[in-house]
Amino acid sequence: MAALDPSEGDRAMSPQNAGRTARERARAELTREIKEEARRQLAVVGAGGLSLRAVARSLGMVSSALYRYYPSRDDLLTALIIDAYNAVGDTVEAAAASVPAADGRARWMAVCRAVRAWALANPHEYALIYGSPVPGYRAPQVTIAPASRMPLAFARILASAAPPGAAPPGAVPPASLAGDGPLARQTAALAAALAEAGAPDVPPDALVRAVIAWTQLFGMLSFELFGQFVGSFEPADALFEHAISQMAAFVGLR
Amino acid sequence: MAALDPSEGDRAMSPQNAGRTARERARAELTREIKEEARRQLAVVGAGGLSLRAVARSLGMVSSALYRYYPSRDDLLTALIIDAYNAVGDTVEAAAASVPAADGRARWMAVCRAVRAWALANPHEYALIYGSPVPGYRAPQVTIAPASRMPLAFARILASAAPPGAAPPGAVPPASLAGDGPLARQTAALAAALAEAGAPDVPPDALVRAVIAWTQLFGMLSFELFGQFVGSFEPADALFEHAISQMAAFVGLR
DNA sequence: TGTACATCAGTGAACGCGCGTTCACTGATGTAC
DNA sequence: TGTACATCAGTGAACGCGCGTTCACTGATGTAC
Repeated sequence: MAALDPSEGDRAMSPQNAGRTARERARAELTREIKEEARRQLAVVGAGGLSLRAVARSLGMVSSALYRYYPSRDDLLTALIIDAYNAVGDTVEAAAASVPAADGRARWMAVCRAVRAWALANPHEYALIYGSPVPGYRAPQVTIAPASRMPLAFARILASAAPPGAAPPGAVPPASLAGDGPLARQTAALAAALAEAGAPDVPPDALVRAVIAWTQLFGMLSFELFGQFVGSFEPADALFEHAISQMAAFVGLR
Repeated sequence: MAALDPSEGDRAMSPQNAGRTARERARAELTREIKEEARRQLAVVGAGGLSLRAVARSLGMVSSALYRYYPSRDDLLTALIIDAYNAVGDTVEAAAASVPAADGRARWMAVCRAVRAWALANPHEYALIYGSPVPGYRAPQVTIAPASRMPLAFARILASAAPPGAAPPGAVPPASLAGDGPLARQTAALAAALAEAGAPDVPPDALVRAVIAWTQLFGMLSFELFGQFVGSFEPADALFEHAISQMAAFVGLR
């Protein structure tokens, strides 16, 4: 065991792997394995049906042993939710990074495709975070930060590509964005929050259009995943490509 | 009891109420009451947690008695799903009828607002039909017809208001709709199905735009209801009004 | 109109199952001297 | 390096609960003569 090798003694503070006792290693590994098994079960029974006993059974443990790793069923669920948000966040950030920042339209399309690919590959994790809430479960504060990674990435695309102030063709004069109406105030607050989180400035009109396009994307994904397209736009590949292209134009990305 | 009144004997064939025995009346009433109690519980425990025993308990019956009315839990769930789809259908059709057919834009806005009002008033029924599928439950064929009432109503608005062939301003040339690509074929099939269901002709470009707007609407509603807007666009009234107005323009309704 | 029989609603007990969580315990791993 | 003690992972039994569904039954309602 590496931890018993004296030559590694000076890495004792490394959080990665070295310098940890066998116990610590085993604990980290099992914590991960429990979560993975729970994720596997999620795909079969859904979030509401996730059972600690079933997870323990699959791992060859006794159910009470899980309480050494997660204090309750809801905490395990929270861990899964955080992981799912982070998986979307990773996906979206990687997709954005794979396309030059200047080509906003291509970036938008790449990110949309990446989200869809992830959702199709992980439908139950998608449902866990974007579907109906799990009854009786209240998402704790810790889920907020991972949840905001994806919208933040969308905002960054917009900010680095949309020419500030350029109204897209055919824009309805955003009367509801003028003055200090509720939408104008909410949008300003959101823009400020985004700026604080590291995204550059986005004009309010573009921001609201992005939110609309963003909800369109997820509405379309939910319809595809939850079966509202059966018998019409299934498979939805062609509709999806068309829609994200149209929405890119709607947002003002060219 | 009216059924025992000989003066009503000639209404014996009326399916409404007269001429039915006390047994038949009681059965119809209880069938409805069970469904209503189940709907009430849905709002507390969600679809996955709906329990026949709990419903029976609330009605002061023994759980086995419910099997005289619904052969299984899933059949009760199916009844709730059909009711929910019909409630949306009623809502949408009534909203559409309340605005002159010629004013397509106003009709569109009225229908969107009506759907939102229904969803906010009945969040768990919304989740039941547009949220994540209930694990282990497979929706039977009978749900298809009620489910299609709402999209059909949207199509009718479009057909009776969109000037055929008029491309909305700022339209991206629908290259993916040309020829016989997958999207063109799916759209043509959908248009044919709509025509058969009674909706007049809609040009393919407008139809696809309507589908995009339609998914936007439901994406926005799901985000609002399932909590993705907390801390930004909540309350979502202003965003909603703005979005459906923008989408009306996107679809080509003026 | 009155009686005999058939239908059906609702009961209560039971089957067999699963769940989350607690708790006293054992044995292995880690730490301090 | 070796020993004594502390920490911690995992066990197995238990508590108290809930679930869907079946089944033989009783008593009320409906129907045919």
